[in-house]
Amino acid sequence: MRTVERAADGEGAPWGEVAPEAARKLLVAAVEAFAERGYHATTTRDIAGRAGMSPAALYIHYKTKEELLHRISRVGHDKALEILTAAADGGGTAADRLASAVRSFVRWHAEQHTTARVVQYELDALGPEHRAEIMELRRGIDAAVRRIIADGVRDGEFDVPDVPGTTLAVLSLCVDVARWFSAAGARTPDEVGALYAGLVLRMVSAADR
Amino acid sequence: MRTVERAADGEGAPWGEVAPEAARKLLVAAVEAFAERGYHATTTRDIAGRAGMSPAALYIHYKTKEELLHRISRVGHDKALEILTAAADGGGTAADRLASAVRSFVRWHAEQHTTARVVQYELDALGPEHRAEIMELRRGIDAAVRRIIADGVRDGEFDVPDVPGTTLAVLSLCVDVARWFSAAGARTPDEVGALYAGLVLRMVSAADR
DNA sequence: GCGCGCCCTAAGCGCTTGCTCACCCGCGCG
DNA sequence: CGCGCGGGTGAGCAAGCGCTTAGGGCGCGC
Repeated sequence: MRTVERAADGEGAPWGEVAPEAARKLLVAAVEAFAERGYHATTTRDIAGRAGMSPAALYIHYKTKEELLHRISRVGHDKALEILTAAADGGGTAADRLASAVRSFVRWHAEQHTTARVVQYELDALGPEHRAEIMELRRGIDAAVRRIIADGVRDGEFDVPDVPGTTLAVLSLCVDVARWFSAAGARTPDEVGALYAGLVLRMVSAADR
Repeated sequence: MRTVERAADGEGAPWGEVAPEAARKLLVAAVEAFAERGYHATTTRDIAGRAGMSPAALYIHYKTKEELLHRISRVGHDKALEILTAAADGGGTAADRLASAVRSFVRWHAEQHTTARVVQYELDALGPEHRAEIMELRRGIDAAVRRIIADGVRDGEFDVPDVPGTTLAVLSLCVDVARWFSAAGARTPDEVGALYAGLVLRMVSAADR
């Protein structure tokens, strides 16, 4: 098999299971192009070119350019929701679970920053029904984090006057990693994850730390 | 010292001094259009239409569509830098200055979230020289915040193991407000500013809070 | 060995894009 | 009153866009 798959399906190669090889190559090419130039500045010829195919080949596997974006956005949001619900359902104190959620969520945004950039910043290039479907997933993402924080407040671990607002801030902080992270930068994804987990814990912890 | 004053030229109507009225109307129309649909998805006909003029009128006042974006980005970054250096040079403890910086910076991103959206998320639609000019301003923005945090560490007010990383996180948190803030949402710009100032202080403060 | 279906390509259609150009209107001045 | 000139328009150009269509090669069942 010539498909180099790193680290199972998880964070290394997220498009492992996309069906025919040509369709997968087109998806990967689209992710790169959308992340680099933005959805609207990317042409179908550019995507096909990166995949080593003719422009018409794209339309054998996808109905429109927007369907490509939808596919990327859907897979990315599924993965994000999976990461956060896994952390929310995990064991340990609320602080443990929040730290784990932030650490893995940030790590994903850093490691997969090209994918994440498309997932997080190209939302309103989606058509109305597709966007509505994605927004539903995002509500789930918000709920997972809010649940951890609310648990911590209930148990007296956290001191958070504004739970929805703080949830928003935590997610915003994590998501924005995709905007500034660069693989050539000074920090590894693990380092950013650890740094951010610490910062978030300080944002929510009761005074006796 | 000329502290942040809202009204007049400040946060209400940022394009007050743009020279001929037609040029200003075009700028404002461009800000709205870029913020709503993104730079690449916006047509010159759309901008001109919003300003109530013919497409050709745009080219009397601006050489290209990119020059419009550059103008917007330049004015926005100047304002952001001004807000942060004013807070950094202000009086009081490092905690006072950091809280003031975050509060006014966030308030600007919320109140002017259409402008801020263009300023913060449309950077790489700029041409190379224009982008380089803007990046220089961004280094100044980073330096202003880092200075406050470093001062707080030196004076023992703050406990921050990673000053550059925390600076990045603070700025990232503030900037991302422009992405999610909506005037129709539950919070006013003042409320978000106060919430965020509190969260940031907890991120950096030494344990005895 | 031959027809059939699956991928893929070359060519191109209809439309929109950023931008230009020939012309025109209204106003201050000699 | 005539005249120039800065700010505006309507029409349109060349290029590039998303997407379609007619056809070609190739492997597989029979």
